[in-house]
Amino acid sequence: MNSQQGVTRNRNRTPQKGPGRPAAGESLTPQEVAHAALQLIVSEGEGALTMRRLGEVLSVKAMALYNHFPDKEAILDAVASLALSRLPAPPVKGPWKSRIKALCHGFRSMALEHPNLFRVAMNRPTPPSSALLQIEAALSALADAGLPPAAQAVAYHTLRLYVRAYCLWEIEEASQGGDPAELARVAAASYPRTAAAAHLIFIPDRDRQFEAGLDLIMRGLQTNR
Amino acid sequence: MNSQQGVTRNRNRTPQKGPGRPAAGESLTPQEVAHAALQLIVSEGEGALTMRRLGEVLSVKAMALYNHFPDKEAILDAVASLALSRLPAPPVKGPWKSRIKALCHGFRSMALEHPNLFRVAMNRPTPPSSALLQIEAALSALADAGLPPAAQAVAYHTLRLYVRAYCLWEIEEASQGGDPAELARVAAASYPRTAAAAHLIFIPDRDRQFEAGLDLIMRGLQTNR
DNA sequence: ACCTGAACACCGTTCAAGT
DNA sequence: ACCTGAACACCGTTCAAGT
Repeated sequence: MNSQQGVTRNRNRTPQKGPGRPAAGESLTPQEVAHAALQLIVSEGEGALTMRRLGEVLSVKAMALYNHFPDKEAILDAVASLALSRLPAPPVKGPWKSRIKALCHGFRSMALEHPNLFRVAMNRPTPPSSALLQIEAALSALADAGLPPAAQAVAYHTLRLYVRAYCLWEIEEASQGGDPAELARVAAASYPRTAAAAHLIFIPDRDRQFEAGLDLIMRGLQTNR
Repeated sequence: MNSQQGVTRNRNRTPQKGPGRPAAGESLTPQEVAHAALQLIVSEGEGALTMRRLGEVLSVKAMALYNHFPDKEAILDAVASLALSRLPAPPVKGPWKSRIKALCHGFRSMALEHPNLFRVAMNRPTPPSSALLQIEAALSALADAGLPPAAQAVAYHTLRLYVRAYCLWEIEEASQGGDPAELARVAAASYPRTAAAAHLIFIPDRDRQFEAGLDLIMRGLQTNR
């Protein structure tokens, strides 16, 4: 219903002719398409990204999009790449531990700020080259930790999987609504044998939960010989 | 095209009248619907699970399914619950470390055996009660490790996220095809600064990769005080 | 080169109608 | 109580046609 306004992107400087209407001789670019798709996902979620709807936002019919991308999948790839390029620049100074933590927190910030976008970006199969800076930074921090190459690889992979999975879980949990403390009560009731621990599975403080998992993994790194 | 055969489930013992045709007085049950949906997902993936297609498999029109489930989402919930109830029984004897490992390997076995089903089961928001046995077993093993309740909760959550994320990653990687060693070569070329480690991110031996991440996390557990 | 209209082969779901 | 036919409001994508 409220499809048109708010997300419409004026892609040239022609004054009027209706909102977001293209000028006579101007034509769409892939960048504009990707950006509009990103905006749509950010504000309304992946479900709202429809070829027809995206065309509408760009004041164009859906079929025009196929002049710039082979299919919808390619648009999603472009969005994911754009999203990852928005991650904060990786730190280059400081002790390796704090650099690793900064990288992880960068991911989580994005997840919390734009959950819909994060979901899309993380569900792409392989990380695009826009994540290269982060990967390099993580590996060099792990090298500075004194880990041999094989251990660097294991640590990188484990941390990456944890951060991604944690953030996706946190997003999901948050979007379902419901008070975390209330969920904890209900859950604890179903785990008779170890009720005390079960109660804490649903820790209300997400920040501390994230941090604790990170610390657990990094503790394993230090005792590595 | 080859939709009908192979997945068709005869839900009663009437001899003929076409393959899988229901008898006169017999009617569908939710269990039959869930089971047929599971079969369809196992053999052809979530994309093949369509109300029309599922009806076809059960020799019924798509709309009949709404007599047994409110919507498609509910069918997927039932499938996920069924899937998790197929996990191997959690071990009750032995040192806590081997019990934790057995639980994790149980998940991975299912992932490798039925990747399509695993994907569906893991993408459901909250674990159904059919996972209760596994959760209890994990918590009690962590208790036996001497962890205080708060640390049990953190460890459980971290291990769970790791196992899930690793298996989903492995499945995805495998379904994309391509030789892991070849992927490693290509990847290494894009990571100039830490080429040695980067080469190892794409470890060809998935078993060892999984194990190494698990060991890393469990190492963190032991140094916990 | 880029955009459009119309169409194709699908979806999940609703609803009145049958038995 | 359970199943069906027809329809609704959508999808992604193809293709011939316009400029």
